[in-house]
Amino acid sequence: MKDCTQCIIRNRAVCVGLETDELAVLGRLGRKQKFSKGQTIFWEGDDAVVVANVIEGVLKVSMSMSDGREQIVGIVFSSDFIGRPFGQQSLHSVTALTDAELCIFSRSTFNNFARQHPELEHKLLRRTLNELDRAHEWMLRLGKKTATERIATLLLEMSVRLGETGCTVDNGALDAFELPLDRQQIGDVLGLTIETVSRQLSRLKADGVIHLPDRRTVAIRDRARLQYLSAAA
Amino acid sequence: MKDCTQCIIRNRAVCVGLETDELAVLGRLGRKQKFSKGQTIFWEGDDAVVVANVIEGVLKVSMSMSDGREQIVGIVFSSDFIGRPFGQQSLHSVTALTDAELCIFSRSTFNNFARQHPELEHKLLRRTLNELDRAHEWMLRLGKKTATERIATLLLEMSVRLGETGCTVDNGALDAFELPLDRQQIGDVLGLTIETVSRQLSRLKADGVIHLPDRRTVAIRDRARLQYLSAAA
DNA sequence: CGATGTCTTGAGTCCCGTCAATGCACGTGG
DNA sequence: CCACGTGCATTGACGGGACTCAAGACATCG
Repeated sequence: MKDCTQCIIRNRAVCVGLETDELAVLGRLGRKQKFSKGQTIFWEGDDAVVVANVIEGVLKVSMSMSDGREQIVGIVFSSDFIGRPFGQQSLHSVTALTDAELCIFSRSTFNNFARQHPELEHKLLRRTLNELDRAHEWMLRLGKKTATERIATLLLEMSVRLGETGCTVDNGALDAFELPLDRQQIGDVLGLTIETVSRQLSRLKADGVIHLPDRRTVAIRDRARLQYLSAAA
Repeated sequence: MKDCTQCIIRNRAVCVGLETDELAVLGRLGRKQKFSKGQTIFWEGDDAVVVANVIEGVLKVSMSMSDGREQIVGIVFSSDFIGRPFGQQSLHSVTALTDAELCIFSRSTFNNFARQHPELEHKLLRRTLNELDRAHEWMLRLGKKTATERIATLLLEMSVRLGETGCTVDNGALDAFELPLDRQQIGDVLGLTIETVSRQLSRLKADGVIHLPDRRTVAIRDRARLQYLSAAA
C-alpha cells in the first residue's frame, strides 16, 4: 500500500485519527487484495491469521452447524473491520457477497501495531461496541419477530446501510437498492427458509409496500407502512 | 471504595493489569452498590449514565419491543462489565436476576479514565470482542436451532458459566446448579414461550438426561447426550 | 433452444404458540 | 391446623405460521 492518506475509507475506517507518519507505518504492514463475489476470505475454525479493513464491497459473516445449517451473523460494508484481533481462532467465516477489495494485515502484526497505538485500539473498541449493539438488535429480531417483521426490518436496514457507504456521512436511506443477498442468504440472515422469504416478499409486493423490478432490486414504495410492519422496537 | 487491591474480582475484571496507584485512582472514582433480585440498574432508552463491574450476582441484559415482547440478549456474571461506554443511549436494560453487588462509575468519568489508560481500554476491547463472539453464537441458536437444541445448549452454557464464577479460573462445568432464571426468562433468552420451555425440560427429565429436584435446580445426568441434543456446531 | 440455477407458488405437515385448566409450593390469616 | 389466595410451573387441546416437499416459472448462458 503506497499511500493511505489517499484511501477512500481514510475518514471512516479504524485508521481515522492516526498521524500521517503512523499511517505510513501501518500502510507498509498491510496490503490491498481483491476478492471476487463468492470467494471466502477465511473460514470458521481456521486459525485467525488475518484481519482487514473493507475498502469496497459487501461481505457476509457467518457461522454454521455440523449438519450444514448456516446463520449469517453480520453483513459488513465499506470501511468496516473484519477478523478477530487478540484471538486464536475465528468462530465465523467471512465471504464476499459482491466483488470486494480489502486492506489486509496479518493478525499478529496488526495486534502489535494496535497495542502501541491506543488511538487505534480506541477506534476499534468503539466499532466493536457498535457491532455488539447491532448484534443485540438482530437477536431481538431472531428471537421475537415474525417472518413479516423480520423481512421488513431487514429491508429497512439495508436501505440505510447501503445509503451510508458513500464517502459523505449524512446521505440518507435509499428508496431503491440492489440487494447483495440472494433469497437463500436472506433466509440465513433472518432464520427463515427460502420459501418463506419469497412468499413474504411477494406479499409485500402485492400489497404495494415494495416493488421488485428484478430478483435483486428492491424499491420501497411505502416506507411508513414498511416501518409499521417491521414493528420497530 | 477503599481498596481495590482486595477486590474479589481483582484478577478477572477489566481492572486487571492496572498498576496499584492507578487502581487507587480508579477506586476513588467508583462506588460499590448492592441491588436486590429483580431491581433494574438502568433502562433501555435511558441516557447511558453509568457503567459498572459486576462484583457478585447474575444479571440479565434485555431489549424489548413496543408491544412488550422481550428478548434477553445477554446474561452477565461476576467480573463481567455492563453499560455502554462511549455511547449516548443504552439500547438495553440491565436487571438483577439474583441479589447483586456492582462497582459503579459514571459513564463520563469512566470514559475519561479509560482514555488515559490504554491498558484498561485494551482489556475492555478484549472483553467486548468475546461478548460479540458469544452474541454471534446466540444468533446461530436463535436463527437455526430447534426448541430442544436451544434448551440443551442453554443448560450446557449455564453449567459452564456458573462454574467459572469462582475465583480460580479452571474449575470445570457443574453437573448440578441453580438456574438464576425462571421459565419465562429462559423463554426470553431462547425465543420460546414458557410452555415450550416447560415441555422441553419435562421431556429431558423423562428421558433421564437431566434431573429437576425443584423449580430452579438442574442436575445433568447424561452430559454426553445433552451435548448431542444441543447439536453443538 | 435446451440446460441450469434461482425464484415463485402450491399443498400438506409439524412444531411451536395460544388458550385454558390443573397442580404445586408458599404465605397469611382465621 | 386448615382454608384460602397468590404466583409459578406443568399439562392438555387446538390452531396457525413457518417448514417440507414438489412442481412450475423465469432468467441467463452455453
